[in-house]
Amino acid sequence: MDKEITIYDIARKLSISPTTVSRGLNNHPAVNKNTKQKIFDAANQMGYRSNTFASKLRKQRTNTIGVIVPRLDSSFQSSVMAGMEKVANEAGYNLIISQSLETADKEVANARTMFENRVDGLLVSLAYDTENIDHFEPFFSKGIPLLFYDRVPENKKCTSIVINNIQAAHNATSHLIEQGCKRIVHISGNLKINVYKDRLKGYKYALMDANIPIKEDYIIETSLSEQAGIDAAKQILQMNPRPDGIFVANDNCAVTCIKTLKQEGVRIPDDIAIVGFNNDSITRVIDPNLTSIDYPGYEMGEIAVRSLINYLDGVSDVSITNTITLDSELVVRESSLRKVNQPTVLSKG
Amino acid sequence: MDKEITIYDIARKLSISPTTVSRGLNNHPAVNKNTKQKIFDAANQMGYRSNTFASKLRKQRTNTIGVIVPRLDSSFQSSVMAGMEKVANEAGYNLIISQSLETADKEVANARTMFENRVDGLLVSLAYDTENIDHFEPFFSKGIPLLFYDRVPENKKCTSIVINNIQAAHNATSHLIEQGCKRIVHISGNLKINVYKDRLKGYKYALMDANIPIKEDYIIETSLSEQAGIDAAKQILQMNPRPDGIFVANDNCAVTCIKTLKQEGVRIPDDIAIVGFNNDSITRVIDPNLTSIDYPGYEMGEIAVRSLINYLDGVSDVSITNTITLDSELVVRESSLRKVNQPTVLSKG
DNA sequence: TTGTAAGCGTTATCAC
DNA sequence: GTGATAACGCTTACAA
Repeated sequence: MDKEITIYDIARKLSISPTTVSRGLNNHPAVNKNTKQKIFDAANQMGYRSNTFASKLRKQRTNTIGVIVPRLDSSFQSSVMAGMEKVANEAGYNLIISQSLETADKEVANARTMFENRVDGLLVSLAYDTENIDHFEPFFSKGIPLLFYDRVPENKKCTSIVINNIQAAHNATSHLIEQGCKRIVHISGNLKINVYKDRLKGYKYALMDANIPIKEDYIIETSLSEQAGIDAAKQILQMNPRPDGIFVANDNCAVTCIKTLKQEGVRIPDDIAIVGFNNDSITRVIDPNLTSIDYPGYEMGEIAVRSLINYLDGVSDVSITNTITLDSELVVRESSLRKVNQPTVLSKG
Repeated sequence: MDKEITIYDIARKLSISPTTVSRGLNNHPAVNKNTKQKIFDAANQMGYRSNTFASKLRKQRTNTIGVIVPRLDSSFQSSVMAGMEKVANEAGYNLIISQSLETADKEVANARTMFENRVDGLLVSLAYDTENIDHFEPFFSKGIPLLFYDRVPENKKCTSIVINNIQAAHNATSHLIEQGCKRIVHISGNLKINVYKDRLKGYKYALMDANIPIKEDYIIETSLSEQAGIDAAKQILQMNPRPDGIFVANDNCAVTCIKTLKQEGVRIPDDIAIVGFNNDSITRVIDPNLTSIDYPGYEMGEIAVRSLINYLDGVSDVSITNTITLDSELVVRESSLRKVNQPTVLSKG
């Protein structure tokens, strides 16, 4: 392992000062063009690489953004990460990524690591069982910008980026109502998490707006796993009278639900119409194709990093204090589109 | 923004030397228990956090592992990342992740950043259009361990972790042959990439072993995109005589291929049997469920990081010089399983 | 346009 | 057990 080349070595070789070398390498305007060229040439030839730690130590800025994510192996989260990485990289930032694996314990440890690593800013999507955000206190008190996305805390003081889950769920449910559904079940996720809580709200509001009474039996709280979709489907098949519409809080779960219903001879959408959430690629694989809410993950990642960097650069000091809400969109496919629209229902509206 | 607390502040407060504070915080055995306790208490109370940059600058070890990945938003790659993060985190390493977006240019830039950030080791899965690995030269010459996974260079000198693509493709193709297929098409990816090149080899070897002549027309090189599956299906429908088996180098593409064939009235697996590759979750969504090769992404990530850390810790200096090959497995589902096995074929064997 | 010198916060070395 | 001192390699006043 040969010795690392430093700016001192370059300086010695060119008989100039380390200061000038440093300035040259950083493209400081006040350095003579020739000198600069010589410096770059020498650096390349000698195999120099900047020591970012010395630089970060001196500059007190790390150009690093931390990300704490529930799971990396999720189709939604990996789109978000892709968007984040792209913007960060373009702006010269590194991303340190860690996953909480949906547990608060690991999230606490991750937050600590991020803090020790002096990230310039932190992006967080909360774990399944995170009940409070005390572990981010050091960031608040040190003034390190902290931005939550998707799974955000209830606390309104936090900057966050979300989609309007209430509105999206309202649209999804209203769509089912327009298709003539009267008995609509909602398969929800953990209701302690903001996104699922809000989707439930949107579902309820839509029913209220259509003067359809809310039945607590029609609200099934699940883990949204593949198995949960199967279980929920079985539960629905037992109901009497049988529901004629289902709004599921995620696509994966909706898919196994559909498969189970089909196996039992239920015709979709004619007997039961179904809407999912996320617009994952599986919506176009399942037969019938699944109506879903398009949820802009990649864009959310881009915006999260861009907001953070703008704040760090002092470009914007406003946006960081607010909640950014992204648009989402109902994408109608066969799973909810009945061939024959009920004119009676439509004329009622 | 209050001033950062350093070990000097703690030392001053406790009237001891910074050296002792440093030792205490690092749990050095030669420090008095009482002193240690006092140091920890003071550190907590004063809100001290270690400056990792100063430490890294001094120690010349970063506890950081770099990862360069073609795309973060891929189901396979995100499982790999998840496995990597888990092991790295447990061992006290940070992960710096960047994506090449399948271009060699970005990969070169990423490699440079990783080098400047003095990662202790680097994990790489090559971009689509990477033709050589000169940009990793600095790692070789500095003795920084470099480990390729999945998309590895042809150069045999590189340490790499792969699955046995030849064997896996051989199994897939042989399975189709056992199911009675005589005219088997292979939908391949970019043949410059090792994984696709090897899968093609496995396909050819299996045909050879069964004394089935290889037809170049039956080898379709594509981008493996969803559209590619549609296009390939159309091309196959034009062939005369019509093929009766398809081995596709990835599941996404296989799925759109199946959908297109079904639309044209082809019965699967009776008219055409199909096998994919990756065992993505969509294999269980498409109807009929897709036979595929189970490709252990999560495990690959775990092993990659574990090997690297073992090497860094001096535990193993052997494994890093070799190629690690993981097992993969053919998972048979309806898309290739013909209800009635052809006894004639079986008795021939 | 270039140089001098101080300091960022740790830790390794040597001494006691 | 503890302490003094000198690096680690870079940037930035300040000076020239």
